[in-house]
Amino acid sequence: MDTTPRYEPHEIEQKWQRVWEDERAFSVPNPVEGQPTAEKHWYQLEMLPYPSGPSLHMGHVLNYTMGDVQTHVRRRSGWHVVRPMGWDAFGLPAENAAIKEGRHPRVTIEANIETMRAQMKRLGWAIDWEREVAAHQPTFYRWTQWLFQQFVAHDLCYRKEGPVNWCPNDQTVIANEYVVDGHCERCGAEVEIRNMTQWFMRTTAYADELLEYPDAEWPEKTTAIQRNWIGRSEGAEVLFKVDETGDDIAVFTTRPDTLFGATFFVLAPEHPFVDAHASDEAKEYARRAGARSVEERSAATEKTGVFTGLHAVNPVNGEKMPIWVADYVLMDYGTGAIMAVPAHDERDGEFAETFSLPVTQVIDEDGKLINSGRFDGMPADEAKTAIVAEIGAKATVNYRLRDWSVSRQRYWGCPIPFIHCEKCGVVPVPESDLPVILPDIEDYAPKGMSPLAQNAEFMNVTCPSCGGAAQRDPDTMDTFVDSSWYFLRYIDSHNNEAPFDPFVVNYWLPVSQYIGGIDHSTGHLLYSRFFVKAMNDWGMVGFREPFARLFHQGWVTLGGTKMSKTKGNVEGPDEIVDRYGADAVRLTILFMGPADQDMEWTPAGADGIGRFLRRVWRLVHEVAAVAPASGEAGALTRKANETIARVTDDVLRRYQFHTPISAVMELCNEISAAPDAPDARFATETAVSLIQPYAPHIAEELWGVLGHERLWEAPWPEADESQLVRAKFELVVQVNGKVRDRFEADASLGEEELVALARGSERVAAFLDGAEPRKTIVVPGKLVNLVV
RNA sequence: GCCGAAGUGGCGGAACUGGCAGACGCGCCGGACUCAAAAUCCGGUUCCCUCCGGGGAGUGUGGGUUCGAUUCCCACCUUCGGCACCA
Repeated sequence: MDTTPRYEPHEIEQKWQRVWEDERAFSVPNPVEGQPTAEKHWYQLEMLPYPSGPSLHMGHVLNYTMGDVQTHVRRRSGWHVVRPMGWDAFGLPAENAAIKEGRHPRVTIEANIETMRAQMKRLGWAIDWEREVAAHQPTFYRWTQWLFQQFVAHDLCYRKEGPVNWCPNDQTVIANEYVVDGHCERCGAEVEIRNMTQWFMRTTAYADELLEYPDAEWPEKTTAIQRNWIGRSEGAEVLFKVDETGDDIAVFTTRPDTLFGATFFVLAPEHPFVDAHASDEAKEYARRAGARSVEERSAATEKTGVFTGLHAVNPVNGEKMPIWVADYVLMDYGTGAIMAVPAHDERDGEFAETFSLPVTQVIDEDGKLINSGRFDGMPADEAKTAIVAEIGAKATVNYRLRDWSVSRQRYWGCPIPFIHCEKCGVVPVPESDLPVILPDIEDYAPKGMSPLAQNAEFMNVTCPSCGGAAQRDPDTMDTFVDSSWYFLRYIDSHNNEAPFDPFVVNYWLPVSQYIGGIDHSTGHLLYSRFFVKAMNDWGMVGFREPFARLFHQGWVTLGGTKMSKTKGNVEGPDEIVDRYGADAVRLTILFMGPADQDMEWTPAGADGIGRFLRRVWRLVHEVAAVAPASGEAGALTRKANETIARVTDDVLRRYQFHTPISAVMELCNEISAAPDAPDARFATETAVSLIQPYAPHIAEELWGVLGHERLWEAPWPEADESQLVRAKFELVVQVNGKVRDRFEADASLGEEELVALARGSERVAAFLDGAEPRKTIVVPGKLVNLVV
């Protein structure tokens, strides 16, 4: 009679989760200065979730389960692993969700955090909950404010009036990084340009360094996106004298070699020279162009423009060129003025055609200069430097990157710790008065200006400098300020004296592996690098890159589109946890395919995984009952060792999470065929041990069935190299590169013996048809190829 | 236009360093157990041909290198992602 108990995932899962919690199994102490520290340490980090919705979705499950597998394998392999969790609780998504619900953002967010934390615990992730942080807690944002003041003190954050992106729907300024095709990345509304005084982080101060990744192993894709975004281009700044006024106008060009081909000159509509000197008609055009939205302007296909009535003198040949004003020239790139070379620039060419302006070719098919006077015949590359030198222009570099605007005219964010005094100007809130608490106000709805501005109790203060009446800054910070340093706070989240102790941060960081979506490439991932570089310059941290290794999980899609709260196509883990258990959910999501590729979510995969788990359950009970305690090594021993090598390599070196599951399935299949073999018990123990990072609950339970305990802290198995060596192997024999036979051969045989063996095969002989091979190739341990 | 990634059975995918293409799983087909079903177990499952021994083709397309190419090189097609009147 079968005495195997039924596999009851929920009972087992609750049981072990309680044990781990009671034992604080995944709480990790920080090193103490002066005491010896672990040699191998690992900071496993996944991007922290927005608690803007009431539930995790399968994308989260993928992300955090991957981190969990990595965490377990590293821990059991002797690494000192820290793996914290927290909440990106401030910001627009959270506030909008609260407004929709009609509850105060803090109430909504804290309820969501409760729910999500419970879901995370139910999935059994090995998280050090004692380090938990949330961006909206004063204990956290006190230090966000403190850091903000440091950036200002180091001139890396400043106030400036200028054009900013205004989202009319969210009623706040948004950063360049979150404007997509002229629309708000969050809500899709068309973005307007407004002139406002705002705080900016000086990300451009690090533009050059942000292009390099000397200590970071990042996907090529991501570094390419960031480089693209930073948009460095080398060129020269050339001065053109205006014939009628004598003023100099600077132009940025990457092609000084084409200077002789410049036949006209164009100013952006916003260029100050237009308003100062251009014809009335040109001024009128500039006014109209400036009123058009970003989207209209970039979507325009036909070139428009107006002649200003003025001329610029080409410094290279003294020729006078008409100066036009046209909206295809942008004020915020380069100098807002260009020399137009219609023969060698597509846009200038179109403009010249539209307005019948002259075109002069100056580079021939061979890349040599023509129509360029004394430079004729010179290769274009050489001519670039030669012409720059000749006219005394200066070589410059331009970037597409703009400073990061961080003021938000919304309620639910970190208050900006500055005071505006009529006498003293902008004064920092004294450190002893931090944090500036975000008050619980009633009317927090967006209104086109900061809701805090109407709260007299919050706004009216005395100036810390002169003691006179003054006003707080009514804006809050972009939530990406919070997430630019949260990974540092995790390390020392209870510190009341400082944002963190540099000793512990320098021990754990840079982050060993960071897992998160590629959608943050030009935002969060860039801002965090900027923060760390700045903090390194101030001596706060001992490293210049926050994330040593980066991994992007693919999107989990539903109906072909990425699961997201805004799109409403979200499926959470609860239902399948109810049905199959947490272990099954964890295995299902990782078994779906390579974790860095998009995957369409279907719960159907859980059926197969459920089957696998029940099979393992029965198999372990059977082996525990029938297999001898130990015995001679045989085929199962070799298979088990091969599986150890494969799983370990996949997880630790290749960061590939789906193939280890296949490998353990294969091992189990082989054990099933001989559950009473002398080495079946060893192979079964290996299988249970190897699947533990994926399915920690069932593995723990079965480890007990096999007579052991505490698998979560058992050493990770190591492959016995001697068991990987095979005495015999399957020799593949090819004739002219095609497989014609395969049979067992002794691994000790030399090349000549293998060839003799191959030629001895009847089937091979038939294909040789009596001919003598003119070439033989032997790959030891694998194959013989006979070429006739 | 520039930059990046990817194309393998009905499906998800495997093949890591140039060496047996399709592991593992889903689905499907057949069988066992059952009054029946579920569950479970066993077998089959790239395509074409076959005298059932086997033979041929095959990893987006066309070339190339090589004894040998999913893997390397060239050209192209398709899909996805990023940037874009950026001078």
